[in-house]
Amino acid sequence: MKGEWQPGALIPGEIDLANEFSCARATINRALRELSEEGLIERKRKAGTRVREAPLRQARFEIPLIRAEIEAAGGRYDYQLLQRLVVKASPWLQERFSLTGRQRALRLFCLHRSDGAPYQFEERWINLVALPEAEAADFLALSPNEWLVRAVPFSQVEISFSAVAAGEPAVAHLEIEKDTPVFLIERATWWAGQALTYVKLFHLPGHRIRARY
Amino acid sequence: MKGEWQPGALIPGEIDLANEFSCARATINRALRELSEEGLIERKRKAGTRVREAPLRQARFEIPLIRAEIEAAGGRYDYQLLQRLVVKASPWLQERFSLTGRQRALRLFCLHRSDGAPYQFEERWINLVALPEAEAADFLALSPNEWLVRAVPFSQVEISFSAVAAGEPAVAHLEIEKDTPVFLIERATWWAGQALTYVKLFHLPGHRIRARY
DNA sequence: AAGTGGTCTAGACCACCTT
DNA sequence: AGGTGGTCTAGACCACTTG
Repeated sequence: MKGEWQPGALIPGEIDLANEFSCARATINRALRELSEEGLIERKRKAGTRVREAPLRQARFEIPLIRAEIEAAGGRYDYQLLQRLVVKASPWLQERFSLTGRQRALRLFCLHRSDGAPYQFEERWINLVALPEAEAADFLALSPNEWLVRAVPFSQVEISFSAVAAGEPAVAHLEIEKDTPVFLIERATWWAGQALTYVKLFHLPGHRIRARY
Repeated sequence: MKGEWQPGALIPGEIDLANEFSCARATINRALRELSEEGLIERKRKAGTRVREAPLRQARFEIPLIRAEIEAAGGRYDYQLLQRLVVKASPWLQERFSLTGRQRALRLFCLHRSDGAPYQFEERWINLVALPEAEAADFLALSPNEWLVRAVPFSQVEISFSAVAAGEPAVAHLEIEKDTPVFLIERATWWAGQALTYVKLFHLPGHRIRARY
């Protein structure tokens, strides 16, 4: 941090540092491992430890449950199921969920409100081949997200952020005009190699996602 | 992962696990510490280790230099300085940079291209009180971002993502229509408690930021 | 071939927090 | 008050990678 070692410079080995600071090598190792995870240094066996040329910048975003997000901001959370359909997999969904045209998926439209005002519009597909028990859930009181967290607590997730022009049916439920820029979060969830769910979360204009690093 | 312990369940202590797996307590400790950093378990002295009720979901996004981002996608990177102004701090900038109305900032407009096509429009302010050496830089060949990484390799960063309607001057340089939804990254950088720079990065419609967790 | 980091062991002391 | 995780030590072996 002081700039004592230039970017790219080789810093002393673990044994040297342990002597310098009069501590065990394991202690130095842990410190350097943590700096390496933060992206400040680069370590290679035999080659030694170097200050990164361009510090590897990485930001951690917390992905809260929508309920927690609204309540943390001091709002009263309110969930409403708008529509619930069992559909045959359309071509793009067949590809995404690895299904055939005869297999089925659950399609859900939901609205999340903060203090009664629309906050997030959700359009979700659930793979009924991978999660047949979803067909028995009515999603009236429990939102799909909260249901899924209970049903499949650990899963692989791919998330993406983008900006899109609001279209039907999001405009109607978010009470905004057509083609307003909305912040879109897409999330695909997997478990044991099977696609479980895919969701589009539309946020009101002005919504931000923040992080520090 | 197997669901052997329910969310919220207390798992065995470090000594018990060390016996169960015939290894040292330090080894168990490291494994549990890593699971805790991943957000899967929660640890408290005396209280023990529990499976998290709702797994703390956090995504790590890499924040590459724009040059690296374009080149990684196979594009030819091209940078152009559009405008460079020394300005007196406007009220909102005074607040952001902790300046008085007499103090100055550098205002820069830049365009980043991939294979000759506009990719990102950049509007940046640099605090000339905190970084007086920036006044001598011309930013013709070296982009402000790359200059700053060299000048201040380690700094605190606050980043935010949102969706906005494209306005002047971004529309002209990105060659898009007014009010097109654009993906906006805002980044504020600090060092030793001083605000160094604030930048707005406008991306073309369709731009996505992805992460897995 | 040799030096570096990666990992593990066995033991120890301590701070914190719950009971 | 006591049990838990947090951290450190000293020593050891090994895998990787580069000179």
